[in-house]
Amino acid sequence: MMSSGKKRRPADRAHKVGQTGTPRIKDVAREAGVSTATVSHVINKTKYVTDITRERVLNAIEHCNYYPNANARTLASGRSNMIGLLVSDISNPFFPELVKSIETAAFERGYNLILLNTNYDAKRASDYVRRLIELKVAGVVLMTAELEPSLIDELARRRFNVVFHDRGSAGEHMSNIALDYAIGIEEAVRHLVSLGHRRIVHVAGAYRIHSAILRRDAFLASMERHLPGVPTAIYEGDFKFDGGRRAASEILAAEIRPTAVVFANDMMVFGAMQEFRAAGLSVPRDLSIIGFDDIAFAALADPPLTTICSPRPEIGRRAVDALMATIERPGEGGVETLIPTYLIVRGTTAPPRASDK
Amino acid sequence: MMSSGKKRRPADRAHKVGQTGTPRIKDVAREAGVSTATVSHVINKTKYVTDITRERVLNAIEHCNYYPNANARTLASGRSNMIGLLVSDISNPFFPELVKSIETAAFERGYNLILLNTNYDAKRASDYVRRLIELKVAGVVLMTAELEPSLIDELARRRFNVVFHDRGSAGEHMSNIALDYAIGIEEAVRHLVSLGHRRIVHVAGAYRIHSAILRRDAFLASMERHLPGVPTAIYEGDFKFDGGRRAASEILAAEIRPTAVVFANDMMVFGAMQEFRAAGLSVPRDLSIIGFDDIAFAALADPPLTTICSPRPEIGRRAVDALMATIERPGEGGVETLIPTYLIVRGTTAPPRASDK
DNA sequence: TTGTAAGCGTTATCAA
DNA sequence: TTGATAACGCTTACAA
Repeated sequence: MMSSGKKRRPADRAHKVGQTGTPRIKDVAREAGVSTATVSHVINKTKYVTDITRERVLNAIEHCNYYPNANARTLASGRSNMIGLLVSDISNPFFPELVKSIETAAFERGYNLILLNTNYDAKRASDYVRRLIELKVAGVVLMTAELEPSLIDELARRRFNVVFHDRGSAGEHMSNIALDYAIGIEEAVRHLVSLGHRRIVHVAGAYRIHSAILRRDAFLASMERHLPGVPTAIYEGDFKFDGGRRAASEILAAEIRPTAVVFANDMMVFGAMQEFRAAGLSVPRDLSIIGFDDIAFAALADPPLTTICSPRPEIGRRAVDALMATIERPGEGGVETLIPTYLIVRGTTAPPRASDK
Repeated sequence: MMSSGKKRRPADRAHKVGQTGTPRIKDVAREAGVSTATVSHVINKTKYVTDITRERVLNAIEHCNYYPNANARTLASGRSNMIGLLVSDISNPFFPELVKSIETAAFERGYNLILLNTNYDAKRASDYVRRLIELKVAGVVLMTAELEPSLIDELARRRFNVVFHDRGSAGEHMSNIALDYAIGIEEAVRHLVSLGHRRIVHVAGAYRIHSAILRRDAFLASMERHLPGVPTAIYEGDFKFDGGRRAASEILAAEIRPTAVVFANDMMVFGAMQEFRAAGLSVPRDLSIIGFDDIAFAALADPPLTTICSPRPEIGRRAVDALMATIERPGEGGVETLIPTYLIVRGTTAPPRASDK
């Protein structure tokens, strides 16, 4: 696949293609009757070359079927075109669309994506950071929570460009893409209140995830704004299907049942729906439900889920934008981006039953 | 982030760390009082080194905070530890778990994964193949259909190790991981027949995808085996949600309604369910349904979906195994792997209603 | 406008 | 058992 790295006498390679049959820039240069410098310059458009020689070089490249060696290029130039993307779990439905948009943005800018799935394992995450450093990647996108501060320090010390999601703030080479949870949650509460709901509760995510707390606090703030003094309740969930089920059964067992529930993510809604349905409740007739994230299945559920959208395509695009900014203009510092969330009204919200008002 | 590649006089670098502060093997060697060769050998365990010097080297590495440069290593050794993974659409629910298992298997073997999402675009796919060649990756996993034969030829000519999914057969550096669709489909038909069904139909996938045809033919063969002479029907779908809806409405409009439907994938089942439910049918009371793939939401649906599992964790593991085989033992030829599918009985199958028998 | 050659940070051959 | 050094394939400063 690659040349073997074994030592050969100069004579061996002077006038023929490498032993694996893979042509090098030297072969192209000879074929075109120019120097390797000129070939490099036409490939990289890094210096003016006359049309006639450029043409000759291009033909030689074509003729030799020459593909430049990216490793040699990175080594010599000090520029890499690889971006590392750390995620906790690609099979968590939040991630595929995010990964997709990051990959697309990277592709468009000529960068390749290294996907690193930590599987929520801090040790694995630290292993990955080491590999990224060794690879001298152009930038790192961190979409995971289980990264020790010391690793981030290591990246910072080596001046890697990094972009976080919902964590810390921008720094020298560090950018941050934050979601404005409050906007979407405010819309959700307003929507429910305008439908006539007053007994509204929240099922939160796992509190060790920072955004679970942001969402909960935003919910509480909106409730206080729209229904000051009206009691509410917070159920602690875990962002998972089963956590949704558990929260649902707690809600069903409560002395005073709510008429509407705002969940911290969609996955918990799917779990809760099974429980509610099993208890004979019909959504949205007996209970209004709002999810969070707008994962792909939210629109496909039956009824389709009213939910607050975390716009993953935009998160991905902005993350790559931020990386490019620090890569192309080092010294200007990182970027701080706030992306709004917004409510998507579908089929799981309706006015409360008259008897429930 | 990396050294700049600018030229410096030897004196500049003779006795200090590179200008970016990133230590090189030379710095470690000096610190340990040995040659770079020795440092390399202790890092790679490629030659015996006395315990005492190894200790010294290890300490120096620690002290310098030295991370080897992977690009230089790949260039010099001719060995890469990158694997390219081409998929059509990471947001298609079939893929995340597959990508996850491939990434995990690659990680365990010390390889990194480059994720390339073609988005069903042949031009983008060819661009990606070029990049993989330039990167001199150790291997390529092709989980996409839109790759022109000429690109595969290019990979073959350059002796890249490649593994396909459900396509072609093994060759010199080419392996193939195939799914045995017939097994699972046979189980499915047998299951339905044993429940008492006789009017069983199939909703196929898009025929341009090879596996759609394999699934359909396997269905037909099983029907002939279990219910010889009994009429059946094939509806052409597209593997997508909306295709499932369309097929469902065709089924509802048929003169003779089936009592059971075997779908070519789960996604179409979700579309069809909405249609069936809207028509007042209850699954599985009025109609039994079997899906295919066992995507994550199949188990979470209500009722949970009886489906035929395409074991993605195993596909991924075997794909990486195959790649490792051709990487580590070139000349032995590629691997041909056949992975069985199997039925998972959950909540969407039941005996037909008495009036339907 | 083009060419020469040093240098990128490793690995691996060969000699000591 | 260790060291000196060519080679990996490219970029780029500098000379021509």
